Amino acid sequence: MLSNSSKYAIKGVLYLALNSDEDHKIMVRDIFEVVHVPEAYLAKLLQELSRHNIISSTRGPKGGFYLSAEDRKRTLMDIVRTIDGEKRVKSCVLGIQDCDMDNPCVLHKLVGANKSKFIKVLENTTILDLIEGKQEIKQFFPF
Amino acid sequence: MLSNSSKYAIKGVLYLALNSDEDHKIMVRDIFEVVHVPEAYLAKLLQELSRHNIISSTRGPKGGFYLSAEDRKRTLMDIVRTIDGEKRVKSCVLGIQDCDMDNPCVLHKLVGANKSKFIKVLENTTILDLIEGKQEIKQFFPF
DNA sequence: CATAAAAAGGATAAAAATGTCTTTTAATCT
DNA sequence: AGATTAAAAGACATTTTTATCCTTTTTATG
Ligand code: FES
Ligand code: FES
Repeated sequence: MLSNSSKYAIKGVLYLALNSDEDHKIMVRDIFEVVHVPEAYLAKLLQELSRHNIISSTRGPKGGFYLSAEDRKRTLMDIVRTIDGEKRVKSCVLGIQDCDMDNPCVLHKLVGANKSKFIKVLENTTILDLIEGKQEIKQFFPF
Repeated sequence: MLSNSSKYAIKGVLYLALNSDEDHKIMVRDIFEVVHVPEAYLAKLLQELSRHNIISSTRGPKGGFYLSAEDRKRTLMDIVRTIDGEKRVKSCVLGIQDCDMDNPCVLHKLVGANKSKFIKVLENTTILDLIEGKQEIKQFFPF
């Protein structure tokens, strides 16, 4: 479905969405325990996202990662695409081709619709969507 | 979603479903090219399935892999469970816990239903279901 | 300007998934 | 019985994913 790395990245971004903004940047050191991701690994993933302008960061004292207002409009697919590549999530249940109607596999009729829906959720759900209502942090990272 | 190995295994079993029975056993050598899976690797996967009584096999001359009538009633989940383990396919989109209502993650509301449906398809679809109508082999393995 | 803080980057390591090869076991046929 | 055939089993190799470590660069601040 999604790679571990993508899951980690999403969790990291969610934490930033709940706790950061331009004036309150956050160090990896303060995130990794809450989201249960190894510190150095999470750093790598956030750097990758920052490099692709999915999230924001500044170096130096008082620096850290954060989400700008624009960043919050990013979708889950933006994250997944950056970390896993789009191919991975869109590939057919039985192989590596893109899953399309033109050349469907035997299972497509059974699972294709589900898969499309899942992808649509990734594409249409923004970070903002996920945190509206600002629920408890605990609720976001129960594992 | 599913591991490569599971995909391979499903393709192998589908081939057996279309071409084998107790009286017509099939060697890996005659399958691997059609389903585009490395010979030795496919062999290993089929052995694993056989060991778990998901498919059947006999050694020696005239031996090979085949599906008994019983085997054809196996579900896709039987294959996936044997190769990947059930945990992998049932795990939460954001983590490794089982995906359940009691302790849902932020994304569960959005994708949980889809995932459940997908799993139900795996659990409820038998090999027999997939090959009824006995379509062209080409149609089954377009990749 | 010096210093310290923080991300960025590169090199390496460990683990898991994928893939190959060789030997052993069992069935069939002569 | 002996030779042959094919799966079973397991050792070995490669690749990808996951994870760590260490150095460099950038930046805020005293
Ligand atoms: S083509 Fe295989 S799932 Fe769509
Ligand atoms: S608990 Fe995360 S998807 Fe169901």
